[in-house]
Amino acid sequence: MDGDQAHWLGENDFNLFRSSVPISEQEIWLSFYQLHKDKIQVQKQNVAIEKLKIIIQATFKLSNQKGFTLMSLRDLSRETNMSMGSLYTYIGSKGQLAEMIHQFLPHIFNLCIPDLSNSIKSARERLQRFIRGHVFITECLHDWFFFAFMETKHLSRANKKLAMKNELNSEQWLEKIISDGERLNEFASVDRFLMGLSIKSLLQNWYVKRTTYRQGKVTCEQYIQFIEQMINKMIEKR
Amino acid sequence: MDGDQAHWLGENDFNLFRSSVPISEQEIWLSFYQLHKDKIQVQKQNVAIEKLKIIIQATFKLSNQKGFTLMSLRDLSRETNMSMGSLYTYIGSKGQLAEMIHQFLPHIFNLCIPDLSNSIKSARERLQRFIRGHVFITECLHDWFFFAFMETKHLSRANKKLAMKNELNSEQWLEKIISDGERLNEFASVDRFLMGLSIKSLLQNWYVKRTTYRQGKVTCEQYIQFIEQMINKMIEKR
DNA sequence: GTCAATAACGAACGAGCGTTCGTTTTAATT
DNA sequence: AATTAAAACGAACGCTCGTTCGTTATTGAC
Repeated sequence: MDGDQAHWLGENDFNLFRSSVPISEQEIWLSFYQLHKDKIQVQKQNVAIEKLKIIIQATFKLSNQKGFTLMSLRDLSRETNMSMGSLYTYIGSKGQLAEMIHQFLPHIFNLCIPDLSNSIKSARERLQRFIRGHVFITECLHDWFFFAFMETKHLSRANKKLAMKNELNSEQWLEKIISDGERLNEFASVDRFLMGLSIKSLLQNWYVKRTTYRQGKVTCEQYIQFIEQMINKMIEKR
Repeated sequence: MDGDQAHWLGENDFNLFRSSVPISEQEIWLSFYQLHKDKIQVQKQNVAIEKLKIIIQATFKLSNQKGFTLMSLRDLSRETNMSMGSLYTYIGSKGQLAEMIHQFLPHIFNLCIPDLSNSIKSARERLQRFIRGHVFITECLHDWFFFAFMETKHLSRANKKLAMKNELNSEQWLEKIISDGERLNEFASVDRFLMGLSIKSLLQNWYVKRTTYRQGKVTCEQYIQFIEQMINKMIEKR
């Protein structure tokens, strides 16, 4: 039942995770292009993907420096070596640029961490998969998640609601796993709400404070091991 | 040795903390005024404090809605019922407004959680004081800390460095307490670096996700109890 | 009631923003 | 080599921004 998919649950298996999931460089930009195909005026796929990559990466770079709002499209034009007019055939508008990035995340997230509640009965394993999947994905797509975390303010009302819903979703997912574990007698009794939010916080911290962890030479496997230890001590039965 | 100051280390003592520390409404605005006295053109203290309060609170409100960068001074003028010219006699410039708020935080923080490493020997107690002090202060000054967390991007290079240094300071402080506890044989052996950052993450989560905790009807005492339990399970000797 | 000193005012300015669109360059097809 | 469609270009437009400053209103001491 948990054959191939479960490989990356072993120790030290970030690379196994990567190869079991469609998030190579190529696949990411292809997915991104396909998701937004209809909004992009440029028609040749190869050209579009290549330029989109340049634009988005420049957006990440400039947003890191001064924030998305303070990044002007003239900055972006300079950084990408594209004219203003050319930019607009790819991004539609500045606002849409931000929204395209935001919308990509739940898309890729669901692709890599599918709902496991039917196929996998053990709550402990579902929790483990969620935690490791989360850290691994945010490790692969750090720039994307960091951008989304920092620049929530600039979304349209509709997309802001969507972002909040996704956020809420993953919190409720965690709560569900915890209460299942408790019901199945796998976990000790804890406050589901606080436990879920705390796990979420620790998971987010991995990409929000990435520079700090890099400086301390912490790998994502080490981080997973540490927070799993912390979480297990809370939920393990004595 | 730990007479009066230690009162708020008991259970359910948020109010005791508040009364043991100079952060009543009045005291906050007075401190803020005094810290920035030299930059404010208006000379009468009463007038200045009253107006500053209006300006800063409006800044918090508007920044929450659209972010500091997207908040124009015309928005601020409308919200405060003050003219553009009048605003400028208080804030100097839009950038300085942000910096005044940022600079206030380490000021008030050090006032409320002094360095306890000399007077208090027990690492466990120092850790407890730090955690509870942190949650209590960020509970009292939520708008300030939330603003500072969200709007780091708009600081001058000098003040950005300062903010990072303060951040780093509190992380190193935690690391120090943890390694002291280990050395004094109070704590079990854990990864200081990861433990410090994790605690920091949980502490920040209290004010970053405040709305969520409010909705879940979690009080700050309950939050403290929960994360202390989580932390203790990691550091307690078996 | 007078008169300085202080505070508030708001129109005006120049800079820079996001966006548009008529034109030019490039690439592919015949 | 000619034709045509696609893509890139960048000057120009209208607008809003942060900021200034000459003027008006308010205050409080005498």
